[in-house]
Amino acid sequence: LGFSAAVTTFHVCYIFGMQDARKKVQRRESRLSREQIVFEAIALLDTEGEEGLTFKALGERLSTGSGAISNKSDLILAACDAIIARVQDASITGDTPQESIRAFALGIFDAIHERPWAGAALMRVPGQQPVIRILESLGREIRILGVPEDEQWTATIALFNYIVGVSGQHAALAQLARQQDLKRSESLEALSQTWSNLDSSQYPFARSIAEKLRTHDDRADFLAGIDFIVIGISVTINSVI
Amino acid sequence: LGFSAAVTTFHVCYIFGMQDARKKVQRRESRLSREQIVFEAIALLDTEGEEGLTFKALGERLSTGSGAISNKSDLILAACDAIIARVQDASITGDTPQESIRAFALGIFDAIHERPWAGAALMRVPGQQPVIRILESLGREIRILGVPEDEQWTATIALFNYIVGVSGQHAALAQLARQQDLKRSESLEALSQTWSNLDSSQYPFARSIAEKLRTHDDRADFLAGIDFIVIGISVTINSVI
DNA sequence: ACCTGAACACCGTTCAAGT
DNA sequence: ACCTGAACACCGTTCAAGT
Repeated sequence: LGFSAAVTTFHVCYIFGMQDARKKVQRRESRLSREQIVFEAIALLDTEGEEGLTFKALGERLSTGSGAISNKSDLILAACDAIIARVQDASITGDTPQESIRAFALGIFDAIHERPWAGAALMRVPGQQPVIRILESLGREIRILGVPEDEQWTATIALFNYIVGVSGQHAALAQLARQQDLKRSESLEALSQTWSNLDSSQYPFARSIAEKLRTHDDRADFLAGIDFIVIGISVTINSVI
Repeated sequence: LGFSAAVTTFHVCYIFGMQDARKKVQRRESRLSREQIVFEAIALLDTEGEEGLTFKALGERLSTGSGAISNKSDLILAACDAIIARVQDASITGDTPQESIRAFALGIFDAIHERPWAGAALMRVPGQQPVIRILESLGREIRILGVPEDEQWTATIALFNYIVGVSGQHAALAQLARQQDLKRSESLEALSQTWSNLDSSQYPFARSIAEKLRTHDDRADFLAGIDFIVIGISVTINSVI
């Protein structure tokens, strides 16, 4: 089959009298599926970063004209959603809702850590599919936790906003590092240096945590924040009752 | 003075033999100050939104060539910093650190509500000046709250990540509304509609909060999240001691 | 109906030419 | 030293021409 397709293509080139067979106009046999496009978009985002996703580069990967793909924001939305969907499928429920929330949140964190572009995308699609997925997963556990109907929205959205904030900062730092052609740790080192040179009368606290910026454990910090919120929710609903 | 400047300009035009005096090449007398540029950038961002800040538009506002301004990311950083600095100057300390944190956080929220572009900018400048300002203001209160040295970073960064997450979602929703040429409430209405049409077996929770999405009080939700985290921090440090 | 890629409108940045 | 704006490289999107 591959051979006959090649012959056909050559035939077309011959008729058109093209001089360079390698520059032949190759027409795809089957239409591009949405899955294919999203798959290659993710591959491109993974290897080249956010800035690497251009229609030109994606067109080459899909061996098609750049015009065949359209609506960039929808494409990023779909790519981000695919990542979040995987987290949803992979996440296991714990013995308690607290543990389940921790596990799911960590799943998101790890996914974002691996693909900072997805964290940036998550911020730009308010109320869309990937957001719905996260709210659904969190909200179910919030219900199990015994949060009254009226407070479920508030509790869930608080967790969501925190997660999305961490994702965004993570993505922004990764992009900064990429721009500077540095590793993440080197960018943090540079920032830490700047912080430690701050005026100590104006910025006593920021100076004092400059060292922490270099040595902190991102994942542990993230989880600590989740715990603060979950504890806060638990205390609030118990004191109301 | 204004008159003599006009005469000089006309003189130049006459020498150069330009046919249309309105298209005269007008050269500024004093160099552009950074403050002027940032001031006009903020004005442009306020009236035209994030997409409205182009060097062409800014050049026209400053009556200069587009090449006179450079480095867009630094410009947005400076504009964002100016907004956060105002919040810092305006925010009053409460009787308790809890109240102070609430007051400052609300100051940030209100500023972002008024200028969604600043919320988006805040996400893209990890560790830079506006971020330092926020961490400093929060960290001081965290210290007063009695959080031990080792836990101050974790507590402060948790609050920060939450604030930045809300800012980002706020900005993203504002931009969505602008793109759709709708008011914020109309965009929320449309999203709510979509949520309520979700498959109830797959997304029971998201469906159940669709109504809340339309009617919720953003500011109250934001504050509730701040309270969750502050309570979580307080409980954690007290249970350790 | 869908692919194809040149054309288009726009963007930030660069830089030679001016003052 | 700094302004000025044409030139440049790049982007997403459009659309006539092709199959």
